[in-house]
Amino acid sequence: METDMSFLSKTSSSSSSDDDIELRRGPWTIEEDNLLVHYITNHGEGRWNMLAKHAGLKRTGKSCRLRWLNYLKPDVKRGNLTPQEQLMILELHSKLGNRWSKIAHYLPGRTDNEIKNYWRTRVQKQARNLKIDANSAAFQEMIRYLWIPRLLQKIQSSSSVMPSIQSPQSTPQGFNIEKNSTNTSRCSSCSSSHSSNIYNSTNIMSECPKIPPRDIGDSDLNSFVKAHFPVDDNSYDVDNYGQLATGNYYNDVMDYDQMSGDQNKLTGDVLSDSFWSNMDEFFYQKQDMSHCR
DNA sequence: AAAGCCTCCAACCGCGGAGTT
DNA sequence: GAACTCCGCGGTTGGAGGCTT
Repeated sequence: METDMSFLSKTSSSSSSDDDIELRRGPWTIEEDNLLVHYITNHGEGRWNMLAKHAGLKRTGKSCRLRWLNYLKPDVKRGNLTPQEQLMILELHSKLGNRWSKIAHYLPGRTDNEIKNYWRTRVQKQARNLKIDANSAAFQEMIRYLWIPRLLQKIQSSSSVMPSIQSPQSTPQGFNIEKNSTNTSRCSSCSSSHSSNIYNSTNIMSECPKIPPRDIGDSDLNSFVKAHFPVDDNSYDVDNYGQLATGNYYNDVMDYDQMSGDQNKLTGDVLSDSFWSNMDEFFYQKQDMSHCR
């Protein structure tokens, strides 16, 4: 993939005449990738500014580091985030905030950049759909009580063998679903212990009273929402949740996604795996269930 | 078919902390 | 301890490709 070379530039960090070379910016070429990989294979990573010079790359050290860590490093995982990984991100973000590198630490093969992008493009998108601040208590509650349980359901239904959520080197402090020595877990939703852990979270679905069951009806969901979404935040909009429970809200969201006019999509392929990757699925599933009543 | 719009993600930028001189 | 350099982090941007009209 050869790219436009027109955006050559100097960086302000160049200080000596020796460094006064044209530095490349923009997408990396295959040749540059090869140079970087070859150099790091032979000499190791680190000392990025020096590495950039010695490798013959007309790039800043920062650019080389980023390219290596986010793309070229052999253990970088490619492809969509699994539901397990998404679950980890949601849980960890609730505890760590926008500390992407810290979150990435618990997801081997995933980079801080990738996680940050996921959060901005998927999670914050849902906040926009719901017209609430992604940092608001209401949205945090939405994630905790609706999104995370749905991911757990997805994990449960997609595999009878609990998947490869990587155990971190050390459990992050305050992580919501903690494995302990007696093989029980403290659940973030109800603060009680269940006989499962983050690596086998399926039991949480049936044991946690705060997680709505998969086949919850509209009236039950309404009760659930009222019971578990405390009205203690100015940005919290009770009416929105009322709409959520009655189904009107799904229409709003679908309008946003420009799908409201195609009911076939709602009951058909829209329920495919790809849709389980974000909150949209929840709304589609609810819409689908409403047809069955 | 094409124009416009949207989404996603690779890459850049600025900043602050750590290390070195 | 001041000045400088390097490194890593989080925020932001720009462009490719897909989708819609």
